[in-house]
Amino acid sequence: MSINKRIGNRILALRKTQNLSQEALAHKANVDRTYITGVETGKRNVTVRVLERIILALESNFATFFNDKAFQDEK
Amino acid sequence: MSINKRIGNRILALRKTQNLSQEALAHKANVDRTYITGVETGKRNVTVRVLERIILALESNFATFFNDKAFQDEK
DNA sequence: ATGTGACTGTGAGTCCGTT
DNA sequence: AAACGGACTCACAGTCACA
Repeated sequence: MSINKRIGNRILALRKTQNLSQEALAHKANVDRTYITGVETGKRNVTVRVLERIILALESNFATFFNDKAFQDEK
Repeated sequence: MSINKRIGNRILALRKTQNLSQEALAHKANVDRTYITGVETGKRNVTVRVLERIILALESNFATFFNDKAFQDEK
């Protein structure tokens, strides 16, 4: 699984726990709604600056975001 | 502190523990040597795909990389 | 409410070199 | 060994009409 898809899945999962629509998340993160779609579906290769905005909009942080089984299988 | 600088500092710290030069890390991560300089000094806004290569070259993973005080101060 | 294809401007990433 | 600079290509940020 590509890093883009793992990140997209993680964002989707966190968004669901917050009961947010893509549109609501996009608004909080100050990005376009269709951009969230692209990220969640793994089509976008995000930079850390934009990823930070999305993570903060999910009321999380980098440490928590990547503290997930999907990000421990490497090394 | 910007996310770029926090990531740069983390890469620098991990690289030091591995006793790698920027050039050696660049070679392992398959990126340009001047790019590592830019990332470590916080001037570059890396994409997650390249960040993954650097993290793997540091023989780490995303979960461990971001499991650091510098990435827990947000939220 | 989510997904796709296409578009433009800017910056990611490379390659040459110098300090 | 590390930082920096210029010039370059191509991909990402950001947006839209449409499905």
